[in-house]
Amino acid sequence: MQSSSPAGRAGRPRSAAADAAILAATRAALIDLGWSRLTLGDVATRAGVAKTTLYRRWAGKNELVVDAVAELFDELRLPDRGSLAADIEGVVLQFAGILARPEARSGLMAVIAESTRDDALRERIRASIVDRQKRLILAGRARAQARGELPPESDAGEAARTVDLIFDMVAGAVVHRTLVSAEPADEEWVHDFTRVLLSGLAVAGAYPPG
Amino acid sequence: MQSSSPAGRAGRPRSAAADAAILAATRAALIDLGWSRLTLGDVATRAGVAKTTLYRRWAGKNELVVDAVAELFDELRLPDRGSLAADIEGVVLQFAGILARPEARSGLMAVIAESTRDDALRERIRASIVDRQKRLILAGRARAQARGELPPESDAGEAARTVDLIFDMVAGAVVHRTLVSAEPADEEWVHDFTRVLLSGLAVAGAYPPG
DNA sequence: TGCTTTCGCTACGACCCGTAGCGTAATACC
DNA sequence: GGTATTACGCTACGGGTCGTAGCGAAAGCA
Repeated sequence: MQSSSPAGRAGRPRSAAADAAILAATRAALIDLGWSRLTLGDVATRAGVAKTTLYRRWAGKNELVVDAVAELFDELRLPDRGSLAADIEGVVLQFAGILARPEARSGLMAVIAESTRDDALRERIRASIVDRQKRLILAGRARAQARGELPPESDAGEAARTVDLIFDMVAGAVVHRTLVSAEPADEEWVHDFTRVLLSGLAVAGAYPPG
Repeated sequence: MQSSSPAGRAGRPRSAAADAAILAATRAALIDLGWSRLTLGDVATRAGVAKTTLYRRWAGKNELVVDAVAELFDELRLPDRGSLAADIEGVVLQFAGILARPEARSGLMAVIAESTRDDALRERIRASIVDRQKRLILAGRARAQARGELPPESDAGEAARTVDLIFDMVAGAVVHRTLVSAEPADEEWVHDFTRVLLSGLAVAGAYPPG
């Protein structure tokens, strides 16, 4: 969002309502049409806005969809459920809930695909979507260390690497389950996933769930 | 690939060389242009083939790219490295090697994004790409059970669910690391990942790597 | 009340899409 | 070897989307 004009700026300010309408229209178009059939002209019509207005605020389809999808992740929270396992399950279920929505499914993967050839777009995704998720991992880890469920970090670099690894494992598994396998990441799946993540594969296979 | 004409068919058969040229041209176009700027007319020109020929064999951009990318996964093998951990590391490194190639990066994610709104496309991806990967998980699991590294499966349904879970965790983590975090899934990362997958997070955090 | 910027609207050339039509080339069947 | 049948290359076309330019009107700031 490059939002409203700077404070000390003369002239007619940009309509904040238009921003909201455009982003909402973009999500609606993603639901109805998906990524490939979504056109900026159609989004403008849905938002009740001229196409030129849309182009004044966003460079193109990629940037617009990133911002529209990013808002979906605003609701992510880290509730304190008492244990690391329960915390993980709670966050993963929230994440899965967002990815279950069609506007997130078709939009997110498409912009990630585009970002493989556009560094600026990747940075935009990182700042507005990925970092927001990673903060939850960091907070959850700190809380688990305070509880004594995880050992305190000895080396800082080592700790950062581990956080990145866990993040890729958690987010990657949910995304793959939802979009590639096209199966719901429901409570049962999340439970099994958390068990493997915390206890490991060999142990998890030996102990029946529950 | 809907490839060459059925055996007892009259008339001029379809050129197998054209199939190969078109798929190779598609990968080249993915490297040069990425998904969104790739056009079928350009692919036809690169392949030295008329645009109409291309349309006679593939329904559209999605199907063509799926087939072009699928060939990249032909090289996946499950070498016997002596232990479950080593086997996992070997396969994951191969998978990461494929995803490091630009034609896989930009193509695979894009068609997955499109498949969220196209069941036939998702089935095509499953049959030609995903199942090929999943077989390696199944083979590796069987081998580990024969070695005694994993407990034999008691319940069949339970076992199938676990395989699906592991598959999503492995493939998802590598894809997320490579495409979203945009960091290489190198030997060090794969080693850490395998350790967490097998031993779990709590244990892995307690033991320094090596 | 001016000044400045945004807004809606229209129009435009450029590009790509997917298909039709045609004459030609290559094979299977008889 | 002749013939039917299919694939191929080529050209051309209407239709849609792109991203931009130009205009007058609207909406805030000084």
